[in-house]
Amino acid sequence: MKSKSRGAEIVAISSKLFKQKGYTAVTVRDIAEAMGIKAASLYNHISGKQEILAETILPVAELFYEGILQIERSPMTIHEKLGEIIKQHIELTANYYYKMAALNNDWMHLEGDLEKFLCLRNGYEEIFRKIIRAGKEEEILNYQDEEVVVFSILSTLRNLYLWIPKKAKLDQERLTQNLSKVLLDGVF
Amino acid sequence: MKSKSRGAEIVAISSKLFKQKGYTAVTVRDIAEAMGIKAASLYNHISGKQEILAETILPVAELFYEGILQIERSPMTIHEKLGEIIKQHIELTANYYYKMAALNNDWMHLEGDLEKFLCLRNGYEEIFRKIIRAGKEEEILNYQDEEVVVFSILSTLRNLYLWIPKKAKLDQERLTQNLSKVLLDGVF
DNA sequence: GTCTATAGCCGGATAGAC
DNA sequence: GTCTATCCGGCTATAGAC
Repeated sequence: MKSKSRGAEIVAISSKLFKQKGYTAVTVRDIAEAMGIKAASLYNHISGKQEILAETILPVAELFYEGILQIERSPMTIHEKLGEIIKQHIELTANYYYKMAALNNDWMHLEGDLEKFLCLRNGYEEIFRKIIRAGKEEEILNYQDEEVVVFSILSTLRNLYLWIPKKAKLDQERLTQNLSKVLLDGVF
Repeated sequence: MKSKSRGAEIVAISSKLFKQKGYTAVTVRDIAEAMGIKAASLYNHISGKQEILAETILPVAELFYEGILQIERSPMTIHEKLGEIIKQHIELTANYYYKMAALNNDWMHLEGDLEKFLCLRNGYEEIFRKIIRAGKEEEILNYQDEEVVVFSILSTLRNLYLWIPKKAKLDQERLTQNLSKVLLDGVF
């Protein structure tokens, strides 16, 4: 990636296309057309299609990991930590809306950086699971099966990108409150 | 699709590959190799790659739709209906594990049958939403925002395919109970 | 920095022998 | 029903002019 701003523009436009069709189905010609230039011209700014994918996914994956690391290390209660995790998902999804699709669906097409991505993703899950487990040990959370809880909360949070744009009117703070209530307290 | 059983075998093997890499990244040569034959030989059984995708997705989408239709029309309570919906998701996901990936991630690559799929999917969501709404009107369910509830439960159920195989030991009945409790009653 | 032209490869699909 | 051989178009990426 030679120029910073031009590269970011390519990544931004590409991520929109990735969200619609997935990485493999998007061609460099599609990307070039959306930029208003020819495909060959893209190669003045990027080394190849792979680089676009890595630049789409990895920076956001790092933000998620660093965020949950800070939450884990903070002196918050379990309840507050879970609220902050939900809030972080909503904020990052709102800020990196298109990129979240590639992060969820196209990470397996990473070539050089696949291992790095998996470390970030697995690390995130480990920390989340640790917090859920601590909640049960401290008798703050009440559940039968740890996996079911981890899976159901993470599924919802990871799929926010499919749905957040429709809720633009509901502001982030209220969404955080409502989603926390539903995920943690249930509906009955 | 000429022969029934041979076609089903192609669809079964293809759906495994679709789960790993997505429809677009899987080539007909990949499918043929997994079948132990050459790519050209596939065309004695299928009309093209598109047909495999449609046969992977549509029959399962129809089962989901017909299932929720029956649940809606039955004389069950809201609580029982929601339990049955969760149970149906677990059962169909266990039975059509690989196909669920394409149903979730590759439906946008359907060509001739895209409209039909969208009808089934939207119809499913409408019925689910109707049940959630009825629960609030009858003062059985308690929530602030209908969209948040619909989204969070469906996100979890639609992502079961990412996770059910790991839980093979936990039998379906216990999983249904645990997941119902977490999704509907919460963890606090 | 963008273009035209094109290399080189791989994709889906077909023809026709066996 | 499977094979070999092949078509043809689209793909990523490069070369070199402007």
